[in-house]
Amino acid sequence: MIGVTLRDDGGKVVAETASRLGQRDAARVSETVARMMRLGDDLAPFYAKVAADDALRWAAAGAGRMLASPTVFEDVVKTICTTNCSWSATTRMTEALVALGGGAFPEPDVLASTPDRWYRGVARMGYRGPYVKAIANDVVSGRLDLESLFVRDGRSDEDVEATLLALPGIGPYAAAHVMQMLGRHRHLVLDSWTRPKYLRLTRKRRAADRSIRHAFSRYGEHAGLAFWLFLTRDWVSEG
DNA sequence: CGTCCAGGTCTAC
DNA sequence: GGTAGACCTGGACGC
Repeated sequence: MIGVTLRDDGGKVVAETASRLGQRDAARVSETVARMMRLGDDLAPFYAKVAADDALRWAAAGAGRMLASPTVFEDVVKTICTTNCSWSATTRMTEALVALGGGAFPEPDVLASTPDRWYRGVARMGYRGPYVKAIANDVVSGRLDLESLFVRDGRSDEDVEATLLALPGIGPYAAAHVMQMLGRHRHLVLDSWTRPKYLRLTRKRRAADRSIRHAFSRYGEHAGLAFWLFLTRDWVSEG
């Protein structure tokens, strides 16, 4: 495990470590940081789309690079830990996982060999424990290659979505969420946080998922990103 | 104390 | 294809 500190240097991301790294480790660190900050995504087409958009023009200043985990596996597991529970429960489960990993998120082989009683008794993950362990097992055995989902090798959104939906504990919400982390922004993340927030911002009394999707359909492959930025504009001071 | 629900999903109709 | 119930957990709330 390598401790890395990130800082902003006039618009550039600088990753620093306590001691000098070899070429191999240095390459791994920059590769990981690039994935976490989605530096490989070209958002210019999205920015061009919102240029004439009163609600989202602000985003063209450089918004929309949502922080991802170092691995797809980590994003999948963390996302399962957001389902059907409070945010405090999500952070508690995630903290337990990181403690298990000795300060870093545990590798699949660690999660695969961790006894069920740890999931239940220590992490308090409830029914999610078996889901996570099953996914870890499939990754370790090679039946499942989650990291390949990060590579934009011409694989369609539908294909990636189907792979994610096939995982235990991953439904429509979780698949859309992980896909955002993969730079696939077509699907809207619809859940018990985004739905009410949308109603509040639009001053609507109610809105079916179908009509929310329709409201953002004009953003095409960026509909999910547009939805998310619409909802989180108030997170950015210079809105 | 019981009930409800939180950044849902699964199974069985 | 759509819907009803069950599901770990724990915090909020009413009684």
